[in-house]
Amino acid sequence: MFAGLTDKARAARINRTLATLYPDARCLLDYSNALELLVATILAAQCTDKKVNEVTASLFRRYRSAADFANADPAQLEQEIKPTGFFRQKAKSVIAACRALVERHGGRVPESIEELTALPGVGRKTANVVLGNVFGQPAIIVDTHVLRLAARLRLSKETDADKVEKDLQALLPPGEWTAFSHRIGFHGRQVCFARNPAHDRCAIAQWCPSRP
DNA sequence: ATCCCGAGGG
DNA sequence: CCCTCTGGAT
Repeated sequence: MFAGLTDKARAARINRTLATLYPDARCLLDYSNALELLVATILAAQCTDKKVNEVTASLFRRYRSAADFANADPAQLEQEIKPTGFFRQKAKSVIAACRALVERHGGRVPESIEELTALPGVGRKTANVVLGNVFGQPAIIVDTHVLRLAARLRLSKETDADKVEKDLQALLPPGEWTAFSHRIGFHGRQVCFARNPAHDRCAIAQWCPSRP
């Protein structure tokens, strides 16, 4: 309870306000199909979406199918994705995940959270990005921004991303999950910075226990 | 020094 | 729970 509201009512007001503030909130990774978004999201770990897009612009011209990535030369793929950081791990994950796509799913990207997270290098965050953005399934995407803002807004007391995901699911209707995630992401990047949050120009400060 | 649309291993 | 993997931006 904060500001005389239940957490659910407060979450609803926060969501509504952010929806007005960021009517165009969406995934900012460039992609044209599920496979491209899956790969882009693997590359997005601890990296800005802008940097990922710079890399994938040429990458997706060279690799067009799961089989293409599955058969990639690891050393070459490492060089191609180097600017995104963690390039050895990510190259390994992309190749292993795509190999699993070819072997288990006929080269297609599966549409369930269980099958997605069973892919090497694919956790709940990556799986939810794909489910929410290309398969139209309700998905709370707990990235660094959602994790940080959920804590500051006290929409969850948990620090574990999976538990925060559950808490947020309980506070919002499924139809809002994906859009809410993007709105929080936008607000995290533009106002509620990791280091010095701009409380003075924050549209949801009245519902935020962390404001000065 | 800290952060960026994380995941896996110990 | 912790740690590592990576490098560029701020």
